[in-house]
Amino acid sequence: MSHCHTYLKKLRDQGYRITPQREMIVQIIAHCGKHMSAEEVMEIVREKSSSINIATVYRTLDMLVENGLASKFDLGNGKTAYATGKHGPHIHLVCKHCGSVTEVSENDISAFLERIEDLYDFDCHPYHFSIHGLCGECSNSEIS
Amino acid sequence: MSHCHTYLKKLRDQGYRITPQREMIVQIIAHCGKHMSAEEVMEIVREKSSSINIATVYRTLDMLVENGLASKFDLGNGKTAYATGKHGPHIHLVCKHCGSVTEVSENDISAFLERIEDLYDFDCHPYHFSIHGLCGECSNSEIS
DNA sequence: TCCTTTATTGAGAATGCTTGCAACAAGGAA
DNA sequence: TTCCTTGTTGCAAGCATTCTCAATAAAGGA
Ligand SMILES: [Mn+2]
Ligand SMILES: [Mn+2]
Ligand SMILES: [Zn+2]
Ligand SMILES: [Zn+2]
Repeated sequence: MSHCHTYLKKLRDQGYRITPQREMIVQIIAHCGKHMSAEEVMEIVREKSSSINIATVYRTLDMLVENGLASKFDLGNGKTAYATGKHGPHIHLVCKHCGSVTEVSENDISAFLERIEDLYDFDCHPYHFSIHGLCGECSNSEIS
Repeated sequence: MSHCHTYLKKLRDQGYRITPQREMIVQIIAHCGKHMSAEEVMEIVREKSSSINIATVYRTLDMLVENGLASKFDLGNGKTAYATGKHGPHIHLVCKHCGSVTEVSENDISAFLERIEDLYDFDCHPYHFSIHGLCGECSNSEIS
């Protein structure tokens, strides 16, 4: 069963209509622990021998984000990734040289975000964003 | 005069060729204190009665970013903005409801970034990134 | 000054994502 | 169960950005 039902119920309660397309997309990203691009969602849909238009995938994923059921973020590789709340709030450190992605845990950012919220009266919502820079390895090799 | 010369010299020293297109683009974003999109740079070029291909504008701006002479960031409105170093390192708080952009100053983030660099051995390069959320006003009006 | 090397450009195709709109169908009322 | 309202979908066009590749032109050497 998992949380799919909870997700769908929450949407229905918000007044959204539950279509087969939405059910399928919610099921896919709720069961997948990692990040997914819209295109990856599409591929899994195709494997299930049905088909959904890519625009619908984007619309559904963005709707989940707007309702706090998923987060959306840019991995710096030209593609946008989505993940359910299960994935947890954190920062991605994206190396602009080798493309590696390191995840910063919630603990390491919560104090900072609280400070921002206080100082700027801003509700940092999906705590899922990217900082671009150089990873340790690339940083060293660049000196040579 | 301004820092255009410094910028161009730095590029030449790196082995880049100085073309009229690059000179013009560097001059434009070096003199403009605020963020600019590639399209905005293009418009100014056109006003000067010359013409540069849009791909060249993107390539040049990205080259400046790679060499630390400019920073690049997503304002959450579907367009990417660029700015010279003069604009200074900071965070953008982008309200996903009204689209407002609040700037967080360097002071408020430096301690946090240092902590990240230590813990994760990651060189946070252009300290120019965005956090999406809700601004104070939109946060309040959403309760009703 | 002219030549050679090779980085850079412009043009256009391609990619990732969004939008407008007419056809369609979920969900509630009768 | 049938009908209506209106949210949702698919499709195609549009937009921002990137990529490929042949033609061009900086920069340095002769
Ligand atoms: Mn992540
Ligand atoms: Mn800024
Ligand atoms: Zn790296
Ligand atoms: Zn707002």
